[in-house]
Amino acid sequence: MNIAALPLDTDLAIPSATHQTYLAIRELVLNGDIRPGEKLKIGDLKLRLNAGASPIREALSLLTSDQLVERIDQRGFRCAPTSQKNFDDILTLRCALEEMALRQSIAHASSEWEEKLVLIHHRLAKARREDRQQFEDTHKSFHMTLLENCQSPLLLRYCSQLYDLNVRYRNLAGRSETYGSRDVAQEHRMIFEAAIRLESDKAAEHLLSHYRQTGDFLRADQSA
Amino acid sequence: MNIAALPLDTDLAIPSATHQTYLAIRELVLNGDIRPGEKLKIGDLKLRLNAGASPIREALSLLTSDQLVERIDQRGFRCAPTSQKNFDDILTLRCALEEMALRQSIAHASSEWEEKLVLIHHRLAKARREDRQQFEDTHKSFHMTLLENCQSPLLLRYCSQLYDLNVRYRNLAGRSETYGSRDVAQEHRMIFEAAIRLESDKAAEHLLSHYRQTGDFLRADQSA
DNA sequence: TGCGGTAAAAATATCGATTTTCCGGCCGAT
DNA sequence: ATCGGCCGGAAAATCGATATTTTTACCGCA
Repeated sequence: MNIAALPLDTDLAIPSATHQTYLAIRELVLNGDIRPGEKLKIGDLKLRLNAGASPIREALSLLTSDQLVERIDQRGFRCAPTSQKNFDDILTLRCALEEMALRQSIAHASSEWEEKLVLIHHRLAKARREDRQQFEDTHKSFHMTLLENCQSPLLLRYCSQLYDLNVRYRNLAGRSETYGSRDVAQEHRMIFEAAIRLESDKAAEHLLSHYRQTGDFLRADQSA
Repeated sequence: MNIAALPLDTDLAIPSATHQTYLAIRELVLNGDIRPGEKLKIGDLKLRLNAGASPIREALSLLTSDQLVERIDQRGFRCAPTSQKNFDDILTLRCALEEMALRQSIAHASSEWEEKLVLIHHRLAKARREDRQQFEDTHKSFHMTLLENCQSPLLLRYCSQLYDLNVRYRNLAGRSETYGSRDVAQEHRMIFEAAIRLESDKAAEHLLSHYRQTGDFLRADQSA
């Protein structure tokens, strides 16, 4: 029925309605288009995303894994609330886990990993901030690649989760371009170069400082 | 319709079908009644748990959060597979996170926490191994209480998840009672006492040794 | 003998309708 | 005025049926 869903010639299979819905809602939450704590009414979402109730319900259940949505038995779903405490919790744990992952990643360094890192860093350096989604994807990709070699899928998964949780806060804070006053690209380069040189301590130091600075910005912004 | 679902006089609200199903399947997976990698057919589960398809589907989606079930778009769900690597991953990360949590917990010690700990440890010491479910619950409760005071909900959640993942491996390994040859109660007491005395280093040491020993047992058992 | 293709069967994904539960407002009694 | 109990409408949960997709089993042909 749905013409747009026809296979066409791409080898990418048509994603299920559930999956599409999952991505759509996820995006809404991460971008802050759905506010923290907001109730997520199935009926509303049905209209908004014009999808059936079942896929939505399932997508929301899935989003629960990511801690982006909360499920309250018998009374639906709501967007995960935010708080200073929660933000600090995310930041702290993130620093701890990413440091761990980064060190392991470096410890297991291989030339494939290094090359991948070079590539991604290049893309990041080149990426224009204008294209939001594009930039965000590359940025996450860079950070995850740094950790990717840690040999622990579980740790990686947690890091990825925390990354996303953090991104939401970043997006919720006004798109304040005080952020721009920092030389973020430079920060990335420092991390990158230390990692390539396999200097764990340096790399970890730069990485954490990168996160903490971002943290400070958000905190400042939030009170505004 | 369903007589069994009537409120009765308990103040515990009747849980939704989804929630019941969630708990039921979770139990099946944790106990190893559903084997790792096994396909989870909605139709089968419908009969087995006599529930509708929707609750089951949703329960499975929820179980995905716990990493006990995997969802493959367009071709249903399957029980999360197991492997030596995965087991090691769980154990290692668990040690790291729990140590972190335990230290923080102790650092924030309060008399309420200490009292709660005393209580739970008493229950654990007294718990008979015969009553499986009862013992397991108390055991988890003890371990989580140790960490509970760490002031980081996220960290706590991850620890809880890893605990469960580990329990599955424990249950999958034959209910080998070589396990009994260890004085587990003694191990618990060591951890407990160090924690109460706020000796982080000692407590952490005992905790990790407790886990690692369990790990060794499982590894040994697994090859059998 | 094995291979590619295909039709039937099985299972998943999704929709639409129904049932249940929750929530807010209203009313009368203390 | 405040508390509890009782509607009525809204929303969530669930069921049953249908549409889609994946698997399986089979067949004829090189």
